[in-house]
Amino acid sequence: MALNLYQLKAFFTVAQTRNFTEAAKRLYLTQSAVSHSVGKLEKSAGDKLFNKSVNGLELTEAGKILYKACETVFCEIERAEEQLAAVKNMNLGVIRLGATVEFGTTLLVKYLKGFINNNPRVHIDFQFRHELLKPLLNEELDMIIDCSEHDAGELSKTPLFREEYAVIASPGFVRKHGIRTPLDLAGQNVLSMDKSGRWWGHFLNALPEAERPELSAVTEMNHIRAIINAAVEGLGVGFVPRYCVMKELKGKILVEVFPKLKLFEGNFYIYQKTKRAGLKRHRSLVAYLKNIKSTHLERA
Amino acid sequence: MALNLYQLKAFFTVAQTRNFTEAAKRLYLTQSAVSHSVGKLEKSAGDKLFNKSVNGLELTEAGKILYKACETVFCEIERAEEQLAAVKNMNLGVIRLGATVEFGTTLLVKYLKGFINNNPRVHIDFQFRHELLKPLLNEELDMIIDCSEHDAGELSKTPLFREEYAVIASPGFVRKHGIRTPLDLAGQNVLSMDKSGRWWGHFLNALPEAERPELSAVTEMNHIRAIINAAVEGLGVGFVPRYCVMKELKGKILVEVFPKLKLFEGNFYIYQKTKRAGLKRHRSLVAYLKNIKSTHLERA
DNA sequence: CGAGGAATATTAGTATAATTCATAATATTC
DNA sequence: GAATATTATGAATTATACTAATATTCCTCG
Repeated sequence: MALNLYQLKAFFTVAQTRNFTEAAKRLYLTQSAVSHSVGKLEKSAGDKLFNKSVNGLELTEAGKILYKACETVFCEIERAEEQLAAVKNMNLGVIRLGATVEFGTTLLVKYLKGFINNNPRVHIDFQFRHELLKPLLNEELDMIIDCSEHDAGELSKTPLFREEYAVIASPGFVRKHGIRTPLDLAGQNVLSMDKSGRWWGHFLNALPEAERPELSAVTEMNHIRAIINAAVEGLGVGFVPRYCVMKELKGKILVEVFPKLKLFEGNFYIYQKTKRAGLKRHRSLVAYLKNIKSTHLERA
Repeated sequence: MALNLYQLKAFFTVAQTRNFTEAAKRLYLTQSAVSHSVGKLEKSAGDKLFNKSVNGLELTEAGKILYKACETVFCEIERAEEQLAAVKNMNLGVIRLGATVEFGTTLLVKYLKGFINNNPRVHIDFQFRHELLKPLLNEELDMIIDCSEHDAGELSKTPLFREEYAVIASPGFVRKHGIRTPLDLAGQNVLSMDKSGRWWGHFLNALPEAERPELSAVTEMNHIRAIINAAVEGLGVGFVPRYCVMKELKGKILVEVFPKLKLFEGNFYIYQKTKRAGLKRHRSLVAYLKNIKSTHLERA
């Protein structure tokens, strides 16, 4: 039989991308080369590896067996390369790190400065997107920081910190409308990511029933930055992750309307493919991120 | 960097054999090809992989890293091949089974008949030698059955059964010399693998001090079969593993001199490299052998 | 010390297999 | 059903793995 590594690599990439052309791009090869390689692999495996269905390529039974083998084989090779690099004081490789847009562009970049300075031989590439799970499973990303819950089968899940929300407005807005208690929000203009009420629902649920205001004037904005800037302009009251407005709160162009109210929501997690979580560079980045949690964020 | 499977295979085989020429033979290549491959691998790893010392080749630090990677990589590939073969109802591969000469040539072959008949798609090759550990670590053998204790670091060790010994002689010899108790052996001709007394020591130690005979006439024979045949010929009393003489005892050409004496010695174990113990064919053979233990041997 | 032997390295040529280019076949979309 | 995107195929090219012959190194032993 004698499986061949080039062919396995081509197959593995196709399996991840579900697309020969895309796989060829990732491998810096032509589509033809990838097709040939997979074809040869199928011949030596003695079985088709892909079925073409309406929703693209699917792995056959034999394909699934090979896919699993590829996962460990290529991960093991990468691990060896990393260790060799360590012995030779060379670059330890790349971590392609994904995060949500707001968190990534504001906090993450800032807090990772320390890691980047202390680990010059680990290179980090960033991808800030909303869809993070798929590229992680694709191995288009190595690690993602996400506040959604993903079912962790082949994924390793490391809790980072709880996401804290805050009700914010400009100081002028609060003064002008005399907002002191949640009930004072009734009738006030409220900035929300949705019209359905789900966005502010988390806030309302944190209150005893008697203190829940009737939110009647809702302005929809589909971007958190927009809500923050609108609040700064005194256009209304916003409900946003606290970390997004740290700077505005410090600069006093925004105030926390109910500073005593603790509004926690879902956790932030680090997700990685379990196999790849063993890489040294991955482990050290995770350790660093977990440390951040206690030193910086909870204090903030 | 981009490690290459052909090169890794060559390197791995050299590391196992500690010999380029021998590795080339195993791979059905020329020594030149192996040297080229290792050379290229060293170039792409950026480091020497072997040091030449007085006692042959030794792995460098980088070499050790790669060796470990190779162990998992090639085992994983073999595992995939086995699973693919299973899907396609093809041959599941080979188990190169090692065992001690006496045990292998007599009992093992006989008891494995059932496995071989029931598993026609698993091919077993046999190697009956005295030195078993080294070829196992070499991966010249996949599995060995041995009654020595080996330190099980990277080895998986499965206890099989206890080795029982017996004092045997021809019926005529026992009658002629009137041997009833161990003390009656004093002065009788005793057949032994050694002259030093270690061989019969196990027997003597099983007796209370007062009943230990003085063995004065020792005939040395360096082969168990020889001892057995000599005993059959009435040349003396032998001390041999019980399984070796089952047939002779049944055919009454030999008798157990002290049938009530239970003479146990070391255990028989199955040893495998831990990683390779995961292969399906290995697991099923081990399961079969363990079953043999309870059904056949303990009854015997 | 130096010849003989055993093991590994090197060089150059050949054979093999991987990749591309061009294009055909196939499936998808509107 | 034409237009588009995707995969498969065949021939030519390129890269590289392999061999044969030979050089080098290292060890052994008279």
